[in-house]
Amino acid sequence: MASKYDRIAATMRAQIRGGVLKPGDKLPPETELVAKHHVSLSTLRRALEVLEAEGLIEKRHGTGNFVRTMRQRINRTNDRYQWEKNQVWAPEEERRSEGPAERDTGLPNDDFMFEADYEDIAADSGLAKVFNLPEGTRLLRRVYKTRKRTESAPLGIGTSYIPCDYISANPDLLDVDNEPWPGGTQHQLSTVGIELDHIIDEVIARPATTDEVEELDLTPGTTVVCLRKISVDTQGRVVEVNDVIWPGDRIMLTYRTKLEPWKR
Amino acid sequence: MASKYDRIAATMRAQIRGGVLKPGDKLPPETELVAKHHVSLSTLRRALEVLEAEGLIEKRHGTGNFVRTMRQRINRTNDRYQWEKNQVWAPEEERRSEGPAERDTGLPNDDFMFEADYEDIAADSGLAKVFNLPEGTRLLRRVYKTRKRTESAPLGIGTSYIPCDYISANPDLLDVDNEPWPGGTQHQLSTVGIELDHIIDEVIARPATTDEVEELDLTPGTTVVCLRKISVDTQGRVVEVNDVIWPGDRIMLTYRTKLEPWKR
DNA sequence: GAGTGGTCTAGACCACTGT
DNA sequence: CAGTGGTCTAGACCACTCC
Repeated sequence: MASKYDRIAATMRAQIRGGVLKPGDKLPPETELVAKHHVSLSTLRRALEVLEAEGLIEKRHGTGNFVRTMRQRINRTNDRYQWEKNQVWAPEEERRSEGPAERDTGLPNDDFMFEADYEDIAADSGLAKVFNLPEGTRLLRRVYKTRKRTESAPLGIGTSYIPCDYISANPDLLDVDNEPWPGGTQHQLSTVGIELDHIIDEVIARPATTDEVEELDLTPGTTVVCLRKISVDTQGRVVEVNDVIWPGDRIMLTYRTKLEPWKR
Repeated sequence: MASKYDRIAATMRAQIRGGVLKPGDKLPPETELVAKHHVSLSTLRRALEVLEAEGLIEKRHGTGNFVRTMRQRINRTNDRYQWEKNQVWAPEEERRSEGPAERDTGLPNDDFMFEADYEDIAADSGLAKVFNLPEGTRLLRRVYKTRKRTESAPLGIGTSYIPCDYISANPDLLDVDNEPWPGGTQHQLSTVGIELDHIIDEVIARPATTDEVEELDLTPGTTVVCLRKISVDTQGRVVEVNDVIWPGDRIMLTYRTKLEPWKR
């Protein structure tokens, strides 16, 4: 803990936190820092790796090392769930006015695009358990990618599962060409008579897999936030499971829990 | 991306995911892996760093490298908020039966200890804004550390802020010696006539700071989950702000959002 | 003390980014 | 092409763990 690279990292960390180095600033070339700190290149680079892992600097191959500017976090609120439910009986034009990107992520629609992909799959043991249905049950899987118009990599990847039996009464729901469906998933479910009673969100953070590093254009070793949204209808059935993944530094989740008044 | 260390990491990653190497297994010594893959020690160690960042292996100085066994995540549910509110008017003995560690984290009390520390501080600009009170307002700050009895490092660190003015009517609340207070924060607030209307949780994930690495005994570069719990009373005042920090791999947050029935 | 991982060096050569 | 970061090597020596 009193290693050379630790001391160098501490020095530079203090400079960044103290404002000597400001967000966006370019650090001196590594060769220069080597001379300044009287260490070998590898040792210096080790120090920079520490700072990178802490999210304080960003390395750009061929360009330089930079003090990181904090990226704006998208705020996703559970208020949307009730709002979306209310929208179900709103006129179609009103439903259309909401962008599609937010359908399952609950993100604001400004500047967002999304892509969808439908597939028919068999429930594995994990999904079967969540739905409380037999393994092998046919599920409609929809993969969404939300993307800011100004960015190349998607902001988030969502995967929605719905048991085919629950929605087969309306063949339109099985057809990807009907995307984007105005009004979101709750409206889609309403066309087959399904009303949601409550939604359960399970949130975890974990290191990104190599696939996710690829798809979301992350630095290896960074973490993602995973949300599993479980929709339960008024009959107590789990009617949809939606797994969403975001880069950990791009998202904030907000949950409002209303409390019942005291009964004394 | 086709570097030697990437290929080695990919090979070993496949072995772990494929079950050739099982959780808890000791990897061959680094010198042995060097011979097997015909690379230098530094290159091999680079590959291991990648796997460590992905959470797949764990390095133990002087002992060896091991396939990581997934630690059980603690599940924290927002159901607790209503439950805690109901407890306020329960008899004291019933309130006492709940352990103190869960008071603000919402964690189960089995095998948990906690430590508290009280201090009187002035609100900085950030806190002043959340409370909607002037900068410099006196706040009671309470720092909690929850710790599993079987572990040395704390599981989580909580910091609670309450404006002193709101609770000065009951001097007991300002006294650390009254900890643990049976029934949790909502009961404490009830002694000065404060009833909560709703609670807002803001959840983010970010790399641990050096302080947090120290306090929570983390590997540098890992991430923490930060929860800001904002309690709003029936008068619309923010009466408590509680920041809690957990190691990212130890926690799952669960939120139940109840939906109102359709009114057609 | 044997075994194992952690730090550090000096230097070669490759790869990316911009002018 | 100049500037800058990324990969890789061979080898010395230190630090931790456990018997």
